[in-house]
Amino acid sequence: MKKDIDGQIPNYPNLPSKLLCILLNVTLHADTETDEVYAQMTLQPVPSYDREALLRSDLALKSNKPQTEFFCKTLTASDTSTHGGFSVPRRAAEKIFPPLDFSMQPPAQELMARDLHDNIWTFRHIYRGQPKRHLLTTGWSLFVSGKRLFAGDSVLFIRDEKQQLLLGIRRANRQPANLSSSVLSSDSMHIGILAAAAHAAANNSPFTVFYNPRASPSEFVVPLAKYYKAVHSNQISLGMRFRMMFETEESGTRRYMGTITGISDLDPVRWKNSQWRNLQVGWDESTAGEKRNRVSIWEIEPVTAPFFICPPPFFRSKHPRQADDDASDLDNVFKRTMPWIGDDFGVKDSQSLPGLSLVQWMNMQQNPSLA
Amino acid sequence: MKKDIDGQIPNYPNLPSKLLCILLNVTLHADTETDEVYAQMTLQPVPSYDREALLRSDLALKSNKPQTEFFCKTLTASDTSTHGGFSVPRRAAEKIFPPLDFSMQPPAQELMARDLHDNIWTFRHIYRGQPKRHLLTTGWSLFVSGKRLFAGDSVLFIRDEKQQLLLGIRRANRQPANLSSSVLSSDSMHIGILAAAAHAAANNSPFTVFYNPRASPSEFVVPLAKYYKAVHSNQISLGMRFRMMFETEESGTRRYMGTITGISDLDPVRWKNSQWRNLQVGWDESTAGEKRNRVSIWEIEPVTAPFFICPPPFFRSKHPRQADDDASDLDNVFKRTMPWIGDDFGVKDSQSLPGLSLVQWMNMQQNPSLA
DNA sequence: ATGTGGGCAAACAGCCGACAA
DNA sequence: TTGTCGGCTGTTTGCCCACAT
Repeated sequence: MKKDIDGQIPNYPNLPSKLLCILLNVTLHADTETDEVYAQMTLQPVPSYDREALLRSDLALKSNKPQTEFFCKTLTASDTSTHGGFSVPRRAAEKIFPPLDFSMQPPAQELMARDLHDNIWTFRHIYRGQPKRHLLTTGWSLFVSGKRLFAGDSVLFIRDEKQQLLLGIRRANRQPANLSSSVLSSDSMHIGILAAAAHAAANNSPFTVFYNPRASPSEFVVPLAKYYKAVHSNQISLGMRFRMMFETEESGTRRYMGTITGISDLDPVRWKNSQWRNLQVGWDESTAGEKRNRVSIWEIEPVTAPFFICPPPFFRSKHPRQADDDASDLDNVFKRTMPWIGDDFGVKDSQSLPGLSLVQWMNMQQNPSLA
Repeated sequence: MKKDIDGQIPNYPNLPSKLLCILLNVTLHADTETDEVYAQMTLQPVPSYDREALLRSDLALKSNKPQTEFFCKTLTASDTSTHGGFSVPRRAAEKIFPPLDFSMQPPAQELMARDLHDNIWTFRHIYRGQPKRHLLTTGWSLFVSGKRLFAGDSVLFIRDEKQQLLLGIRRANRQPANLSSSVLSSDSMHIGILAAAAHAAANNSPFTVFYNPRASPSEFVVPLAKYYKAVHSNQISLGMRFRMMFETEESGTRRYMGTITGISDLDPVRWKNSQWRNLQVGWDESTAGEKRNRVSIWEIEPVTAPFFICPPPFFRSKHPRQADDDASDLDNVFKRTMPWIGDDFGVKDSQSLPGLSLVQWMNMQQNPSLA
């Protein structure tokens, strides 16, 4: 949680800092007003004595790499002005848009692209001017005003495997603004998630969480395989060097390097020995001090060669692990249940669930079966 | 709560259906996007053994009748069209707006009105046309587009006691729309409010709720005096006739008549013997079946003459009250604490807190001391 | 390669009284 | 009394290119 209201958050002594769950259901949503994307997940806690349940859970993260191409452009003042249209970067237009018939004078076509709400936007795509350039004219201003875009916001054009155009937006990091929804107290909500999880864990009943990768300062739902891979292969020590993925403005990712400067509980009272953000870190590049100074072990990649696949057992027993009952418990359940799996869970793309990108997201919209 | 997720809502056996609290603080808010109004209240549970606490609570509802006049008009297609301005109803203009100088040809003036966010809107008010009528021209369309008003929405002009113009809006009952905020699960929120209240009650610590009169199907915060007056003066019986206030489209109130058709628990399992909406009712006018079929005792006014002031004690003991430990408990605490007060708590205006109207609300904005 | 600005025509905004419900 | 419309005018939108970076 972001803030701590002293004494106002109940303690749930029986709720561990990590709760092993099966993902019963996941529904993807996009806010109708802002196009902000988020997921709704129904989670079923797995009681420690129920080994069979884990078998029904699909541990291997499917590596559903989207077979799509996209481009993302940050809008200029001219792009968002009512005076003109949208200037398409040349290489982007050639990569994403259907080819123009250059025998026409000027070459032009009508583009249709679908957004997250299945609304179709049509644009006139024309290649003209001196020097020649790709432009979107008719229809563009409707899109800008309809989505309330401003200079600095970004637009994504995605061509999926069926050659259909998808269209997304990504707003600049402005002020949070709409965090003051009327009927909810964020305190109550935080307490409610804890209460719901504690109740669900005690009664073996499912509960529901909402998950917004961009809004959450830390991902609070972690794929078991990702967690497990990190715990088994990352040997944590003070001064250790690591890399960590961050999303870039252009909807890509890049890695930043850092050093572990401390290992300590984020909340020693309420969540003792929790692994959530228990690593204090420093960053090589100080980008205006934006990056968090605490991370969790499953968020980082060690820079020194990790134990890639199934390290010998005697290595594992030597791991200097903190006394964390949750981890040990998970560990044991895991090993007793599926000893044949070992430590390689087929995690091809550790980015594939948390930090779901818009591109992957829209691709899943197209192919719900992959979700 | 609106919906019941079977088995997913924890039971709080120690949380009574009614929780006696002192209102430590109340803050009034208006959503920056929609102008929707709501209150944020910090509530301090009063332990049953702490009689003194009740004394510090101000039981008497202050009858702060606003000394204001207002008018409310539902916007027509012409009002919201870009083609023209706003046609002010003649009597409204004469009642609310400053008088025009009729020696001018045509009579006109500049009006300035403040909205809930202290933004000032200016309009040209002109009296012209054949036949003559009051119109708002320059400035009006900015207001319409700024507030995103459509035909069917309403606008309120309020003249406060300092002769200043206040300006509010009231949207038509369209689809809920924005109920899908991203980071929250309404289930979690509901659970959270219960958990927060239970924890607060157990630890004598304050908790916070948000309160939106128009969004909540039933007001869940009731002034003690209002509750007490109802329990003491309304003799409930099957077939009893009553009246109940509803808000009208024009921001006024009107009473509908109905009959009590049953007395039963809304949730016999979770909240046995609760008085919340335990009265089943039928309505004389069937307005498209919009009105709720369950109400609480403090929402209604009996039609037969009630026991207005301090009925003789032997009458009270005969009240056919349901076995509700909460009520009896409150009752006893109350009588032990302030026997001299009797049953008349000086409640002049039973509408004054829940169902806070926009007019009263804006008036409180002007005079925070009254809050 | 692409952001911005001038020229220009078409569309829209917005003030007016006429008319009718 | 007041909702909608046609007439009229000033402003904005939006497509085109030139020019600069």
